[in-house]
Amino acid sequence: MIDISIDEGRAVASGLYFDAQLTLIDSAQSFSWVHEGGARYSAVVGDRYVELTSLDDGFSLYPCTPNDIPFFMDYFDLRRDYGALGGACHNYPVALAAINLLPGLRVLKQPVWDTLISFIISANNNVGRIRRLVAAVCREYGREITPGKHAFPTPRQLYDSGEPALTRLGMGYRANYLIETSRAVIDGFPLWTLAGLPYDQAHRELLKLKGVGDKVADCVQLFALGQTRAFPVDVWVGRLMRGWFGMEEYSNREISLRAIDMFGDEAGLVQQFLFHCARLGFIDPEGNVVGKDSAPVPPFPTNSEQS
DNA sequence: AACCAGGTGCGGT
DNA sequence: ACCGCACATGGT
Repeated sequence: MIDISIDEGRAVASGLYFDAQLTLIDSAQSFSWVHEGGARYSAVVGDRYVELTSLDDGFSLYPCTPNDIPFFMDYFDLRRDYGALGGACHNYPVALAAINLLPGLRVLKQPVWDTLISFIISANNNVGRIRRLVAAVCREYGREITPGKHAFPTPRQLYDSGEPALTRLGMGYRANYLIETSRAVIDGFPLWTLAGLPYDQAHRELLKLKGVGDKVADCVQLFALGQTRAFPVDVWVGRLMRGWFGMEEYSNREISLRAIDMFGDEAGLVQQFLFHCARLGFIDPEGNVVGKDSAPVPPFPTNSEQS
């Protein structure tokens, strides 16, 4: 059972598996966390700067007042029993194996605007550069929360930065998408009411935004709206679903919808485990479980993507 | 120097 | 509705 206590402005969550490196850095669901070294991580989440320290049976947060607890319960998805996730896919041994291979991986529930912008930037881009671009746009246009630590720019702040400035930051052709999407939100796009819509409706609404296709929409739905059916299909997930589940002939969108039928209301959570097992090489392209020990060295930076 | 990165917009069928 | 291609940027 998860327990949370507070002592001198520090909250300690205990009684759970939490792999901070995997969840906050390697999993590429958030691009805001910084590995400060050792067991320490930091981020600005919404308008709160927070430092997280990984512990044997959970983590601690500083600063954190009693009032902050419900917020972080939601953010770290602490109300959910990840031990029950396997039940949703008992018909699929590979999926079950993936879940069991990555204890401590959780799916964060992040601020929706920040997530939308982050994943527009993520399109056809790599994780290291996504991180740098997110950091840059926060540093240049977001409010400074504590010295050197900036919040995400608001829609207005991002819009006012101007497309040429975003291009100079290195956004490439996405600079235009960011401006267009900021404009739409300023003009009343109902981003903060989407969480109350059914999955399909929210998906259709998100597709209206510039720079948002099926994959980015699903990421926003899964990582921010709490719509855990959403099953984002990128190149990794497309490849693994085709190879592990015989979906060679399926389009990405078909895979996404079929996955909801297979894994149910928490399909998106299952997706995270499949995604990382594929990336880490714990399961090979044909769907054979290799395991952590004899897995090849991953072809991407896991511990220190920086510079 | 091609090719890749948690894809999308666009114009053609 | 589906399909192919171009698209900035920086790293191998």
